[in-house]
Amino acid sequence: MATIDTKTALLNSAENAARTLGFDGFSYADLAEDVGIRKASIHHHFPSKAKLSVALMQRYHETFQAICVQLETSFETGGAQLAGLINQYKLGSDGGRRLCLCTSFSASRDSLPPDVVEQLRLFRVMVMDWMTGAFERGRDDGSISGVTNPELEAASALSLLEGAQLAARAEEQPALFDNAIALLVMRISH
Amino acid sequence: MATIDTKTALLNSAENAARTLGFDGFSYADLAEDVGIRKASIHHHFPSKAKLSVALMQRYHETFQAICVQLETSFETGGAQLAGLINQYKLGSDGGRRLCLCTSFSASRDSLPPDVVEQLRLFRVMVMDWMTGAFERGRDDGSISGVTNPELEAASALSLLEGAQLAARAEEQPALFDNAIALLVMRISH
DNA sequence: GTCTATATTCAGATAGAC
DNA sequence: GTCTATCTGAATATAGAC
Repeated sequence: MATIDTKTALLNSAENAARTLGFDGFSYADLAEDVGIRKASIHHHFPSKAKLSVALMQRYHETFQAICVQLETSFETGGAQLAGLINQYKLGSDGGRRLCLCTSFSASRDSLPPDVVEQLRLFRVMVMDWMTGAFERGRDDGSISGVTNPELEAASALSLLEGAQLAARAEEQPALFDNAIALLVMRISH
Repeated sequence: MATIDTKTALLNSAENAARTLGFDGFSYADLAEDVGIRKASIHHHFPSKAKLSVALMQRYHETFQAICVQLETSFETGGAQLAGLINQYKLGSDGGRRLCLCTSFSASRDSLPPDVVEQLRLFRVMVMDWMTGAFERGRDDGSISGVTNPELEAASALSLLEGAQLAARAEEQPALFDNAIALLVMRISH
């Protein structure tokens, strides 16, 4: 019940802004109004937009990785684990209003601080590895049909999920996310 | 051999900038330096960035649609037609340096003029319809394996292609595009 | 059709009082 | 830790000379 500290409130606001407006689209003025302090005060917590972005990606990576670990312990089959991850991307899409931070930052790549570009790479490697594992387990336990190459499945599924968020966003129509992933979801046994 | 007119040069430059830097990432200053005229002179051709964006999307739509029509006449089977479209996205990815304009604009959706948002929708409908047709033909002529629902195939493939461009862009690594689409490509008979 | 000059607004950032 | 005040640069855009 404790009120969240300003630094966390700023990160929350920045993550929302970055996933809605993109890296070039959000400003300290947006965060200031959102959190209820002045622009200049933000610099006390994050001296530059570059440092703020690094902190943002770091927290995002940790949070997302924790979710992946959680999915592995919560669900037994590879298929159920993959379905859990797909659901995370669906939640992240928020009915077409947002993108995952990785997708949003990938699009604005050329404006990012070099540190963040490297973080982006590491984030994708982490998700790819996890998904490859999920497809391997799904192949072995029979919960995902038609798996011959788990690595290519992971590469394909990650692009599909990010693309599905973009599709829903382009028209702000949640159904487009579901349409895009429908064929993948059908391969998961229930 | 005629030198291209300034208006076309500006559109070329703007398309390149938009697909590299995003809608919020490019400015009249970029175009001015690129084309070799002053910032203020651009306003003679495109009075506002909004109008420039509309002209950009309109040209993009027409060009892309013409390519789709061309693919239908150049190739006999649905599979070959689909492979041709996939190749267009691969060329558009440019080794991870660019996105298709539709993908780039989708990411910056909230900054776009309302007209462009509607153009974006129409563009996606056009591509989706074409791809649905290609999957239908591929199903009927046996050149694409495992097609049961052409519409869902199209929704999936479009998201996959856009996501694959994002993947290659995130790490500026062309192979990531190929990895992402590999399983789809394998379904096309050759 | 392009230029110089300028207006306006907003961006990220800093200094220093409280 | 937050504030006011300010700086600097860049954005879109306009006016008017050439």
